[in-house]
Amino acid sequence: MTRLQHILNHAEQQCLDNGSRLTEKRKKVLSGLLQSDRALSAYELVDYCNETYNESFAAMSVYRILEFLEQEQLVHKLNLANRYVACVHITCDHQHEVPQFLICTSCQSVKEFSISRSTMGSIKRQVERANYHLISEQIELNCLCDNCAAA
Amino acid sequence: MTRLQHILNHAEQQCLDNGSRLTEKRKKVLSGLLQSDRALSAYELVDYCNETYNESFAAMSVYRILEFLEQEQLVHKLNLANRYVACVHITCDHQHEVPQFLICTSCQSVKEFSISRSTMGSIKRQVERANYHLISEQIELNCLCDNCAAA
DNA sequence: TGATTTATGTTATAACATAACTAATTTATT
DNA sequence: AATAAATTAGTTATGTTATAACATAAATCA
Repeated sequence: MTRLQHILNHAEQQCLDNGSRLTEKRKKVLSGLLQSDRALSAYELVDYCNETYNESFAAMSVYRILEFLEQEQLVHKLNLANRYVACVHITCDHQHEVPQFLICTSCQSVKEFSISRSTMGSIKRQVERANYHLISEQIELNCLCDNCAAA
Repeated sequence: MTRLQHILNHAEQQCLDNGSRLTEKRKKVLSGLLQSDRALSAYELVDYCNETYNESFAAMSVYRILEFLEQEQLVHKLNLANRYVACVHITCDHQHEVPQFLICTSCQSVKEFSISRSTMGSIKRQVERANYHLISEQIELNCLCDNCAAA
């Protein structure tokens, strides 16, 4: 069984456990993200699906599917880039932490990483001190990757 | 002299010092942001200018003007919200630090604040450890303000 | 003054996103 | 199995954000 098949099966089971369904269309969109090394826009996924599966995906459907996949924590949306990525912890069974993202503004590569608990705690405290309350620990940072920085 | 006039004069002088010009149009866009208690989109600024000054601002012009104001560090762009705000340090003469923003996702209010140097340093180190390099320390955090959290 | 740079106008279009309604499919119930 | 209910997907229209490309006007400088 391919790595991709393994992940899809895992994701499907997880959806079933949550009382939801990973339909064929949803699998195809998720596959697109899983096979990409960079974040994709909804419209890039439309094109990917249409070309790869020789089907006609409506943009609207892809938006809905991405919304579903996000709810299931199978993908993440990067607001900074208006793009989506598959969650790197997609096959972990434990509840994973809120991810942070490093986005290379030159080559668009995206790395999912984690700010340490203690740093995240400091941020939270400083936010509270300003009388605001974090509603998401997802943080997206504008970066250059090693390669692009070298060039 | 009103507070607004004072800020505009200061900003104008600062532009002159930098060899650039704060034209009438640019002043009007900046005024819009200065007089707003929340972040505005480019198109909201178009409407604001057209209504307030009974002129016809093209969206394209406003985008260009916002780009200019950003270069002069008179305003900041919030990528997370696709909105713009006037810099709260606009009349400070010292070089101010890169700002971070708390964005209330309920009432859209925006607070410019600063993550402590040490916390920012931690973040930077963790990013470097992932072989990425921060190109901007501007961080935007999804929050609820005290008021909205209470409601 | 004439040349050059800078700023603005104008039009077109790309890119991202949501609303509202319809049709098809799947699931549950009898 | 037949039907009702719920879910998923299709479709069209439209809203929102942003940029490209080229023309014109205004300010600055030589």
